[in-house]
Amino acid sequence: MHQRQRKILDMLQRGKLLIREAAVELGVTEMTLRRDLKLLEERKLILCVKGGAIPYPAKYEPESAASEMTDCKFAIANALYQRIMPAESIFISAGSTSLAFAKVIARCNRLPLTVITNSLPAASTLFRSCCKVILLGGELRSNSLDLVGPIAEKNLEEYHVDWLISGCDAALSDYGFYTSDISVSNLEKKSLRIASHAAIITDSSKFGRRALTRFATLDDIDLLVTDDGISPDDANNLTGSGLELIQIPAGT
Amino acid sequence: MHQRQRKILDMLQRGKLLIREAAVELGVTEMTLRRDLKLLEERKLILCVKGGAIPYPAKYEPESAASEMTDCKFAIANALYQRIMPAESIFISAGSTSLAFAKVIARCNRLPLTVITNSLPAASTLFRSCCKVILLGGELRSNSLDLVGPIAEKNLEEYHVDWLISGCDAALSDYGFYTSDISVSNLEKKSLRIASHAAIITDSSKFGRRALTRFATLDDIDLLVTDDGISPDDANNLTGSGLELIQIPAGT
DNA sequence: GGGGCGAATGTTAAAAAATAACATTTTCTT
DNA sequence: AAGAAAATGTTATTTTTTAACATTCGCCCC
Repeated sequence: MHQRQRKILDMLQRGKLLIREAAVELGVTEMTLRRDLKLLEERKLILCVKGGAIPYPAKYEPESAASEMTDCKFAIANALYQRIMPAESIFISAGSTSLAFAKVIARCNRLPLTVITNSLPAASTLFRSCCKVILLGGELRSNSLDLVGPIAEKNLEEYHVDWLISGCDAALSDYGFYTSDISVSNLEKKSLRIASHAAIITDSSKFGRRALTRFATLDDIDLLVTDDGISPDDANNLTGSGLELIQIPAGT
Repeated sequence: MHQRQRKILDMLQRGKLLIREAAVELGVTEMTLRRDLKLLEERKLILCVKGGAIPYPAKYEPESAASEMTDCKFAIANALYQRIMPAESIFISAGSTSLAFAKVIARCNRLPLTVITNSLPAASTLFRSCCKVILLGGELRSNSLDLVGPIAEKNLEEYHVDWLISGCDAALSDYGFYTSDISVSNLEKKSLRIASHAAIITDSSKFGRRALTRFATLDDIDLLVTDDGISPDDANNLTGSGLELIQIPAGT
């Protein structure tokens, strides 16, 4: 890496950098500095703001998460939030749907819940809120930013929660809920055991599909929140097995 | 809050917003939108970048950290990095000095170390790097963004590291190293036990002072990296007790 | 109901910043 | 040392931002 670019990063460590000032300090043209900044931005080392640059904000969200935050997901998360308010402690699993739920909690920021999670995005969403946040330990997976593995599972045993909140990758209305990741599945299974109640929030597109492993049967789940895109048959199957079904009208 | 501003925040959930596009979508002038964005930026809800805005990047650093990232700290961290390269696994404790060290590791990004830490800032600095990151579990303290407490300490027992890297709040050259936080101290003591070697990095201003609790004696520490601002007496005391002392010239 | 006040929004012109295209210098290779 | 390639500088153009002022809208009070 270039000597000058290294210096730019150094200057940024202590805050923001103004192009006009930094150009003279570095003894180069603004144009040259801009070119450096552009390169550094492409490498996600800095973020260009108007007139200058700041250190790249450590995003605690997988690349995919932002694009998956549809209005529908928030509507579903909101509906669950209404139901779950009286809870004192909840476990929020990793995944974009449960992250939406964490964001709803943070935005409302009304009740001092205790939130246990293995998701860094969720923890970072909530750490400024009035909730107490407990993070499971373990190996940090860099693409999903969650903590899984034996340590995470073992830590889970230390806790009991009123609610487990989870998403899923696939669901069959007569069989249960799937995830495509075996480590996640193991953790989900364990978390079901420490929770008094379990809720799954998912959009209806997940129904009628399978994924790698089933982590919960219908009996395991107390509450399912989804949109109104599932078939009447599916809805019957679900309610028939005793779980409560909440369907959000798609237009909400 | 204004209806429109709320909508702006919603639009941002899914990524960035372009002023030109969003203005038509919201049915207002660019000027009006700009004024909204300015207000939202003042409230640290968004960050304006050229031509648009992004969600406010959640800072995974205590407020104080940025201002404490002096050149001196980086020089010290760099010196330690040179020494520690052959290590395979290291524990990085919480604190602004060890965060500087994490940043050095991330910036160089050369060796695939295994890094265990109880510091979210450190974890977030390193998760994109070639290092494997392991996070201790426990309660997340919202001001320092670190994990402490019995769970964190218990997790620590699962690991062994080649190096412990820590800062300190105060130091006496004939007695040892202090921190002003009892939870941190407990964790530090435990981490000393799982490490083959221990290094402390600190600027010289910490010398000659005490803080709440001593977490390490001179014997516990193998390597001390600091600047050249400590007295000859202090230097003698330190080297006399068998630890290796590295002093960085202040001008570096 | 209308006058008037203040907030919100819109309009326009000027300033600042970013971009693009091209010129010049430096660096490296052979 | 020549030539090519990379880096930097220069200039002109476009885009974005700001500032200043005009207009509209909503609201309160008489």
